[in-house]
Amino acid sequence: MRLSDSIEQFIKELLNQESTEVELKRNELAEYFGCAPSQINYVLATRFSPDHGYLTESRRGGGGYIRIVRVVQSGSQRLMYLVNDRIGDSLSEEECLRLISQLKEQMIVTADEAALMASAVSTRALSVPVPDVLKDAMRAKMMKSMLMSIAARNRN
Amino acid sequence: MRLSDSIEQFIKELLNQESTEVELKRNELAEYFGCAPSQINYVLATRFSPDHGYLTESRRGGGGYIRIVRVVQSGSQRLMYLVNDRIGDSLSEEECLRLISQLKEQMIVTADEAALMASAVSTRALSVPVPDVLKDAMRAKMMKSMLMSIAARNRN
DNA sequence: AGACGTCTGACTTTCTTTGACCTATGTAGT
DNA sequence: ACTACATAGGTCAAAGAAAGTCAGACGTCT
Repeated sequence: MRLSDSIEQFIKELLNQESTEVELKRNELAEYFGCAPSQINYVLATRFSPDHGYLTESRRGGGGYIRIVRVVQSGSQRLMYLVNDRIGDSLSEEECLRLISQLKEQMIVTADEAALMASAVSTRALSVPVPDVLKDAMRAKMMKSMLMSIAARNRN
Repeated sequence: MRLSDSIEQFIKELLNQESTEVELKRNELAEYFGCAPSQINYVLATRFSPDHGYLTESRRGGGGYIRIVRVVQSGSQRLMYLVNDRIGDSLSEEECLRLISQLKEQMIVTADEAALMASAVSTRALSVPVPDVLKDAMRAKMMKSMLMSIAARNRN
């Protein structure tokens, strides 16, 4: 078995015991597995990315840590569908707004959240000298990112 | 737990008991925590700055002291300050995250809103081939746009 | 052999903690 | 008033503690 797979499994077991969230020390974990600390980052990047349904945050310096949160769980199916299939690589402001208002109607997001998302992808918020093509690409990524965060909120 | 965190917590407990204001002796506090006196200044600078919603004043010499005051400010006042004065034309991801977590701590935004905003300005959400300078400019605009949307909701 | 996935190590960045030195204020002696 | 000393907080640079990044070595399939 590969090292990465062992580490992945180890973390997933922690997540099953503990709850949907686990906090660990990168150096300790690396020591435990007898590998370079950066190996941990590799595992996080390849197996615990948002695309895989996880969010991670960390802090450097004395007393630093890495926290991993599992997002995917029944209940946020619709959102995950949007993130994985419906939204592609590009979304215009109009498409964003349409999507957002649909989500609001289906009561998947609150009115406040809808307004917040709309303001983030608004023309006003993105009025910076960048080609429209890139702005729309950004909108798609922002929408995915925000929906992931809402899916995380919906967990249990 | 980090020393800084302990000291921060200690002061916040004092602030909760006493009132909105607390006065303490730097050397005594340092002695109590068994650390260098300048550590106290570090905690003040990183956790009790005006951005965090606190003001500090002090006096040297015999009978010197440090006074910490929690600024009471309505949510929308704070949001408007951020939009009009604090946030300029450019904001890095780190600065965004710092501001967002401060707003969360001050209970001006909910944890969900904070997560949503953080995901919108994340590197992940903006990972398109655009110079960092422009991304940071966009972050500033997005933050203002989102904060105004929250201010509109609050109405107080 | 080539392509893709794994792993490491050197270097970087961020956050914390300490210590040496500096400045301001009060008090006592002249 | 002036000087001197004690008291107390301020500043800053350097060391320490952790995590992040990335290029390149290494493996494992096809």
